[in-house]
Amino acid sequence: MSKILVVDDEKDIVDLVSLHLQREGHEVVSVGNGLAVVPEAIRSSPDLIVLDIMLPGIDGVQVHRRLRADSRTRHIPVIMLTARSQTNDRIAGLEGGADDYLTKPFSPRELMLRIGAVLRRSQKVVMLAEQRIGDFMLDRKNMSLSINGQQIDLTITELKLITTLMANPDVIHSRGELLNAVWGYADDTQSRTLDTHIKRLRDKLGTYGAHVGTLRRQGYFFQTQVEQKVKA
Amino acid sequence: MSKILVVDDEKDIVDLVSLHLQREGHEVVSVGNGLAVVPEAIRSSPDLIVLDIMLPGIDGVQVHRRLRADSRTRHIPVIMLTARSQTNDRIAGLEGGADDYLTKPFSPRELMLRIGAVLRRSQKVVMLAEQRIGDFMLDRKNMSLSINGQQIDLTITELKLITTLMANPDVIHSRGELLNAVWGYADDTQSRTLDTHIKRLRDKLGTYGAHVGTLRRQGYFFQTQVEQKVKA
DNA sequence: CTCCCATGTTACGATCTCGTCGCACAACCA
DNA sequence: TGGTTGTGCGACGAGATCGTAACATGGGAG
Repeated sequence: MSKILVVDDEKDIVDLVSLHLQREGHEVVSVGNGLAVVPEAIRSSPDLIVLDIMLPGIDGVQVHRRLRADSRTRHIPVIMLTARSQTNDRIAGLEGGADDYLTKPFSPRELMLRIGAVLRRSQKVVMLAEQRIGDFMLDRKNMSLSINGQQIDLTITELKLITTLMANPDVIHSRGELLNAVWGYADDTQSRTLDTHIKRLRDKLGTYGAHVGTLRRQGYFFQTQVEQKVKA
Repeated sequence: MSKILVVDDEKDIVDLVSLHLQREGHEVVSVGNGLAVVPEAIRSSPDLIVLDIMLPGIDGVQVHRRLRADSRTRHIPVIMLTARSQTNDRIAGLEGGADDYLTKPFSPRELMLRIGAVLRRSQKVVMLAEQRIGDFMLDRKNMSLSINGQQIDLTITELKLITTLMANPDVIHSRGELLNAVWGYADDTQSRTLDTHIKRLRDKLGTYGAHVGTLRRQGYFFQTQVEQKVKA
């Protein structure tokens, strides 16, 4: 199922762990040298690294630091294997960086459970390829918005904006949230750019019965069916 | 799992169907009046409608027609419940519009199976929100490509192109496939537009070690780590 | 070796895009 | 009611974008 890199200089441990992992359908790559971990992690891009803290040459904490320093390995979760004899503060230090740790000696079953937990935690986020909101359909694969099968011609900025608004229909999205989602910054309270793009969206979508509403000092919201306000 | 709207004026049938559906983890909404179906479908936007053909006031065929007439309900699959006594031509007429139908009396188990089949057919397509290919990460939520956490400034056309290429790394994508994926048409063999955009991609991505390869008369392909060719 | 054709590359300009400005307008407060 | 503040809206222009044309290059067939 997943690809796992096992790092330990004791061949017995590598074999034991590999055996159990392979039984659960995982692909295993192993390395016995601390210095080889980062290059191997870059090469094989595993989903998880099981890292012994006791390694010849460079210890596991150093390896972990290097893994976190390289952008190509930074995202890979790490489970560290520590010795019971080591001081608690070292373990505490590990907790900050590693995703989990296990003290030797450990039962293979426990390691498997922890590996399963970490893999589940780092499970890839999936999203709907096509998202329907009222009459509209957002096609994230083609990066387009269509209504009744007909594509609406939007620029990339407009698309990002309406996507953010459509992510939660009928809820208020503050200016800051929208600025951040579309432009990547949050503190631009005096610019009129957002207003202008809202206007452009309204012009393009208004034809189709969609509505971008305003809540003064609160933000904007998207709704497909305009609620009629009853006037006395 | 799914939200299902059950329409029948006989409370016994509604209860029976609801019970079975809830046992399978579905959320059930029910309506006993034909005229209330379309508004309720708009309000609750179910994944499927189970619609009895015998209803007081307005019959199921009319309701079905109205569901198909409104763009907000047009996409919702419908399973119709018909009476065995009804003529075959009516059933034939249903087949054109409804996604499935079942003649009364029916076994709950058969209805469940058909519901399962229809739901499976209309199952939503999911995709990875973030897709990692080598050093690159395609963020479909933000519609951006980044390497080492740093966004690469791509235009929407370039983004669509590289997205298509990255969907299957190392495999050849023909010109026609790319033209169709990015521009929406397939027969433009003499235009140099694609070449130019490939060039622009290469210029922007080449800095980061990615490579868009050419296979003469075959197409283009994306690879993250350039294979070194050995020269004599 | 030579020619042909698919692709690479550059340059160009029409068009699009988008942030800003300035003013209009509307909501809210006193 | 009048003032203040936040938003709507049209216009503008610098820069981005993208398709096309024209020429360069290079692989492969004969």
